[in-house]
Amino acid sequence: MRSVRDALDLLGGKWKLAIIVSLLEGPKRFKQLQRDVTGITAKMLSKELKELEVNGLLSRSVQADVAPVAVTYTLAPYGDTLLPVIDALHHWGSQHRMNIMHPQEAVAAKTEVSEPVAA
Amino acid sequence: MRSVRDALDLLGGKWKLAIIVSLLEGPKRFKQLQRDVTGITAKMLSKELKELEVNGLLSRSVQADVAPVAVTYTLAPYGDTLLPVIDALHHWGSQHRMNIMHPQEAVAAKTEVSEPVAA
DNA sequence: CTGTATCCATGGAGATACTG
DNA sequence: CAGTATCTCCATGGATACAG
Repeated sequence: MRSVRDALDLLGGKWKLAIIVSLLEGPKRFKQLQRDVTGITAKMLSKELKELEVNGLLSRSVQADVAPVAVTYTLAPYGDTLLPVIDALHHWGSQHRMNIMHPQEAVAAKTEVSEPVAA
Repeated sequence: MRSVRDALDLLGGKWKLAIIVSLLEGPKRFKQLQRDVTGITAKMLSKELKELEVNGLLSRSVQADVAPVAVTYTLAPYGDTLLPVIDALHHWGSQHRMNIMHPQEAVAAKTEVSEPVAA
């Protein structure tokens, strides 16, 4: 259970997963991420990136020798290990949506339906 | 990404997973759950249980014909479908802990270490 | 561009007391 | 036992302005 909480604390926020998923496409810069992750503010993005960096999921590299300084965020190779987690969440999430919206279709095979659905 | 968020919204709270994990052992009553899930207050437990019920993950049954009414919470069969998710989180969570505490051991196989660890 | 600092609204969540 | 109601504190997070 403790491991589960660790993972959840790290990924459970509102933005972390979105950022990671975005970075799965490749390295991005700050502004680019802010465009990708719809709705996030600079403050939040900055904070989240810091946390992800501390946790070793991504690395931050500064290129100071260009006009307006350029900062690039790259998902650590280790960040890829999150794929199974993301996949599990994705899989279950879509299943769940079906269960809530169309319970009889979704679980028809495994539960006893008192009356078959007419339509 | 939307499915991922759905799953996260449902499981991301502070207590939901703990409650579910506890209920994996079998049906429990309110007080029993409150003892199991360390630190949770009655208010939170009540709220979380309600949400989980709405989402169809557990069912609530009242036995009114006993002295102090007895309420039992049972994980829906569908709740078992969360096992892969829990497992993925657990697996990654424990891996992550290692990566943070002992980076060289954990990723030694897949990253180029500039200098082999002496010890 | 890449952030940080400040202000502020909202809601999450604990403590406590109370009800059926 | 199984909750609900109320009060309150505090963290999260948005908006905005500012800085390197």
